[in-house]
Amino acid sequence: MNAEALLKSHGLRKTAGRLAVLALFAKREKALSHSELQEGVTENVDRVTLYRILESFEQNGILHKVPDDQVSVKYALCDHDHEVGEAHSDNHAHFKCRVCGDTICLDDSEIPTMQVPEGYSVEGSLLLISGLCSKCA
Amino acid sequence: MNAEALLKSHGLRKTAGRLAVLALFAKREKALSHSELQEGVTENVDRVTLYRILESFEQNGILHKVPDDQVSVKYALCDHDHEVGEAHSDNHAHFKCRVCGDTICLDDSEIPTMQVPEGYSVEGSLLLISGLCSKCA
DNA sequence: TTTGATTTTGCAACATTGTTGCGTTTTTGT
DNA sequence: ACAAAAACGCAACAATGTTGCAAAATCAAA
Repeated sequence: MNAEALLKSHGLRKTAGRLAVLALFAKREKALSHSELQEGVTENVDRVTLYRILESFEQNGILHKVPDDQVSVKYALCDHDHEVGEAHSDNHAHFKCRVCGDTICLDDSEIPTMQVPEGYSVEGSLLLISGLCSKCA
Repeated sequence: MNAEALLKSHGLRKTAGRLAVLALFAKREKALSHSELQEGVTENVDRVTLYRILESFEQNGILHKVPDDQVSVKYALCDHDHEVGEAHSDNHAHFKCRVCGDTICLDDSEIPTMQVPEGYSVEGSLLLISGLCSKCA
């Protein structure tokens, strides 16, 4: 589906900014950050407008958010059953409650190995489950 | 291990700020954000100092980062094999290369179901694999 | 216990990212 | 071409994160 038809099918008006964003995604086959889009887009799109374009695309299922590891993080105490100096693994999942926002470690849960494309190698992984905790259920 | 011994065992000096941070983690059994720590800590700790305390704790394996879903995100085109209006699922993992920073969708990979504590319910999940892509290997 | 090297802190200044309100412009269907 | 609705651009602001540097606190050794 071309860009114009895509917009029309979602009842979104055809504007220079939106077309430029879609064109950039068509050219680069990967996830792009807001700043990458801001720089890469040919049109001069206002920063706020770009946020709103992305928002509208996301609401219409044209784009989806991809988590980044440079995240606005929380911190948790490491499990200190091991000796000092021993290799420390944080290869476990975390759970965040949608309502209260509390985040806990699922210490017993090894993150399962995932299949990656040929030539790729895995160094770490990050798994966040979201839902309701027992307090907020 | 108590807070003082913990600091000593990592060659970190005992300061009011560090003890206050450890005390807060001991009290609240969950992951805490920078702002939650800033507010919760009894001592008056400078904002920048708190960043540095967390940094030193992380480097020494005392704390680990926990991803948050309110992340500084990237965007990727949704897979549009489905019809418009059809339910759209983004329940797949993503891969981010440590070197070039490129992030791609692992479209074929369903995120496996994880065990959560009694009384908890799962609504969504987010899995980011990091490593080297074929270009940077 | 005083001293001196080193670590840690606090402050100021700045960069980036994301949000809101509002008046203006553009798009679209009629 | 017109009017309603949608989208835009700008200004202002808030939150988050970073850097440099001088002052203060810590720790170990004399």
